[in-house]
Amino acid sequence: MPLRLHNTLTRAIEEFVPEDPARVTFYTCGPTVYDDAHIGNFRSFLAADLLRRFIESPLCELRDARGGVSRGPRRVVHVMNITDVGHMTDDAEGGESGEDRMAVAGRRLMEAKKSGTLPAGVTVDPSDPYQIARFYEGRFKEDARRLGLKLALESERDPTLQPRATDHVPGMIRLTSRLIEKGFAYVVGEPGSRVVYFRVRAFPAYGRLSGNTLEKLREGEGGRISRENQSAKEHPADFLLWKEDPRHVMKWESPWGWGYPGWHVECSVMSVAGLIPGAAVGTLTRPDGQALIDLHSGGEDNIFPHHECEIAQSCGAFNADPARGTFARMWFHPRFLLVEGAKMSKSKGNFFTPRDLFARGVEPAALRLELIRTHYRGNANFTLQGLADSQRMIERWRRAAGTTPGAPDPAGAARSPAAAEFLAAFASAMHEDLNVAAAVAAVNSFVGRTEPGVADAPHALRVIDEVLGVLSLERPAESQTGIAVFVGGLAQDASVVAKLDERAAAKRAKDFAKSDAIRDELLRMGFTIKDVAGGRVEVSRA
RNA sequence: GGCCGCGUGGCAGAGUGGACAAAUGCAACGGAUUGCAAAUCCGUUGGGGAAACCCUUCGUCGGUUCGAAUCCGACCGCGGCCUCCA
Repeated sequence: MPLRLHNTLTRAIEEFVPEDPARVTFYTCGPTVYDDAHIGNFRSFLAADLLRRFIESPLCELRDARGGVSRGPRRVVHVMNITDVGHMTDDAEGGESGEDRMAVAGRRLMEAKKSGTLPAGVTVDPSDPYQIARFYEGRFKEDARRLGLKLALESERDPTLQPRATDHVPGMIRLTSRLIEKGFAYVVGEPGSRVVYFRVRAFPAYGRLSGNTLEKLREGEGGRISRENQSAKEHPADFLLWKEDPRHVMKWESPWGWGYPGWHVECSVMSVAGLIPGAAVGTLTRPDGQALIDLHSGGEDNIFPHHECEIAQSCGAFNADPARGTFARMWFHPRFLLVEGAKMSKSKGNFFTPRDLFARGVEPAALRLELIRTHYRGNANFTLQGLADSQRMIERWRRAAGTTPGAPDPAGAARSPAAAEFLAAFASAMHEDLNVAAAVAAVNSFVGRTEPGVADAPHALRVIDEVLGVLSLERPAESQTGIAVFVGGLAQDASVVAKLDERAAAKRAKDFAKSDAIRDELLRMGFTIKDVAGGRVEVSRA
């Protein structure tokens, strides 16, 4: 049963057939870095991470191009860009309303600096967009590592896996030149205000991914098309590749003057640069009909226009089949995350970032499980109750897994019939369009009927955790005094310890009224306590 | 207005023609344990019946079928996109 996935391009669940099953190429549209990524962003990134981990797992079978089936483990080269150029004008260009996001970020940082809420040791000049971008990029990578995004862990050794748009501008210029040479793009305007547009009518498959057609796009019901910009274009759907604009904060020299690249160009360049060894953007050519990469993912909001435009650029420049509009063999788009049943927004007070939650004592493992355990192709509903459910599941899994999981040993993975059955159920669920909920159910059933620490349960759990990636994550430090064990990252508190000593004395004297009163008092102070082995007391947030 | 995804029990969320009153987890209830809690473990959890069994349920209303949560149509609701740097 080879892996099947929903392909946005065909709107069908189909077998995933990479060019080379031993080296699968995967590109994910990464974050913009003018603010901290929120849990909705991370849901999408974690869905990609889960897919990548499953493909790498010994449990995963893939159909190969000759019709056979190959079994893992295998290597996935996963690249995710950092968009540090896209939203950095110093004014509202094109008649758009609102304020530039990098300016907002700068002001926010300025205020944090003044009020002293910026973390210690951070030096960032809020007037420098590059420094702002680096600041948020660092925070993104930190969050990503804590959540077990494998790519973020790897990119510490190999930074090319997380390329920055600003480092690839020369490639974008070469790609734009190629598109002009091949008739897929044109320049309008006079020196000083030149603009390069992609010519959508030259690319018949434009609209294939999103289900749009050029006719419908012409109607432009979104209401965000600037009339001024439209007049210069051959077709309303033509999109920007380069804009000459000396006022732009971040700008580069190009054959079309000092300016900045279009938003979509970066991904066409960085996907090829990161995934096709030795390929040069200026010379790469693929025969008709051959896709460039195996997998491409991004949030559902990327389907149009971003990925539609990427397809047009990449196929146009590199000569992949323009009639079919391939570029990637499989398009993977996780849906949005709702919070407590509603769209997440700062004004509703239901807006969360991983670091907010970590600061409140949430374990990275619980957040990761909560964000991955629902099917990627439906809207997931994030709730604090769900987060608590995930936490409890993980604790049960940990008991069954024994102590700290080490490296898996796939060869000996299924010694007992129960473990073999469990691994098969897990794999079977994951092969069918990544049915994580069913896979998690298999884990729970297995854990439920397995004695803790017995047989090869720890072993089997290690194998599946290479995919789910929760048990191996860091846990909040415990901090112990003689009597108290502070968990969930809670700092030691002398007044709590004093109360606990008092309570222990009351209990020894069988004065239970007093010991219960102390427990209630601690609860009012915001602490839940629980008697554990050795006469100690575990203290957590209420 | 157009294109796309989704709508399941108190909650989250599987299930896409029969083995379904519907996986799994949580919550709730009963029991073991505990000085009492918490945690853990066992059991129950749509309604009726001791039971074979019967009745009502998978957004709503219709339809196809021997048979529908699952297929078709309409409607309602939720979510995303409809572009040029938001």
